[in-house]
This record gives sequence, C-alpha cells and structure tokens, in this order.
Amino acid sequence: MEEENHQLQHPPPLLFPSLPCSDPLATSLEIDWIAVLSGQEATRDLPPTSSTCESLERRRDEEKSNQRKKGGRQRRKAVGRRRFEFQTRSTEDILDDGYRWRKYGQKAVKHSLHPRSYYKCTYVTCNVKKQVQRLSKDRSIVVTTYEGIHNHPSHILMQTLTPLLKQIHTSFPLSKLFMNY
DNA sequence: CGCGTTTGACCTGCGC
DNA sequence: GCGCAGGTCAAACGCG
Repeated sequence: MEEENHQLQHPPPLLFPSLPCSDPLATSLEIDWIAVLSGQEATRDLPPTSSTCESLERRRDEEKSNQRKKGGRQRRKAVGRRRFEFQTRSTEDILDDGYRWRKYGQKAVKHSLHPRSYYKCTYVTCNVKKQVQRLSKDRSIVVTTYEGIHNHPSHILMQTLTPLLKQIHTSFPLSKLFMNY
C-alpha cells in the first residue's frame, strides 16, 4: 500500500489556491487543506514564487516526453497520489459533493457484486478523479475514493458567491475602492 | 448542439 | 513471458 488512504467522515476539502502566474497549468497548484489544518506540509508543488512558472514549464515538458514514450497516450497508475476514501450510507450512488463530474468508465471488480464507476472532475484544469463503489457486504454503503485535490472552488460555492460578489461590486466599485491609491 | 453516460477495447502494472 | 485485474480511452448514443 504505497498511497495514502484516509478514511474520512466528511467530504474532501474545498480548495482556493493562489495563482502565481498566468500559465494555465499554474492553476493545478494543489493545496491540501486537511494537511494545512493538521499542520503538515500542505502544498505539493513549489510555493508561489517567481520560479513556479519555470517548474511548470519543466513539468509540461516531462509530460510531453512521457506521452511520446507511450505512443501518444499517457497511461500511468496513480501511485503515490493522495487518495481520500470515505464511506457513506446512501441509496444514491452519486453523492452531490458540490463538484461536477463526468463518468469515464465502469468496471466490474472481482470479489464485488457491484461495478466500480470512474469519474473525472469536469473543470478544465482540474485533474481530480473519483471512484464510486458499493460495498458487497452492505449494499447501503457507498465507498467513494477521491484522487487528487481540486484546484478550484465547487460550482455550488460559485453559484452562492457570484450574486454576493456582484452585489459587493455594485455597492463598492473597484474604481472607488482604489481611488486613494 | 453541447454535455454526460455507456461500453467494449486497449493499456499497464504486478504476481507467478 | 504470460495472464489477470484494474484503470483509461474514445466512439456511439441519449437527453435536455
């Protein structure tokens, strides 16, 4: 068992990373708020310094060369990626965790009566995946495994915040706010 | 028409 | 090297 599996009683954390540069890949900077709150090293990429863009360039080059090696496709087992697993008693297979997911596969799993479903976060730069499977022992329990950490707020949160931000913007236009600067 | 689901094929890692 | 199991891709399809 190389990867870190955490049994959680609550959904995974919402993420609000800083954007250190204009590179689209920069949005994949991952901050683990669970780690933050527990006092561990939270950011798995470089901290947001001027060298971040450079490291992202390097990572993108590595990914490109990996793709070339594998005949155009990148297939790698996610070994060592952070995984969060939690069990929920529910009749629904898909839990609304606030993010939008696209199903990309389903597989019958050995020693289990129920197939495992594979989902990807639909947000463009977000690489988070999750697996959903029912326990064969107790069919009322859904096991959800998250892999990776979201680099954007959930769409539900955005829906909630957008009108609020609009109101703030109309009440306090930026031009007024920065008049004294 | 855009987006999400389904599903069979394919790829990769791992144990023997 | 081979076979198995898990993970991913991508075309076809459905739905709003």
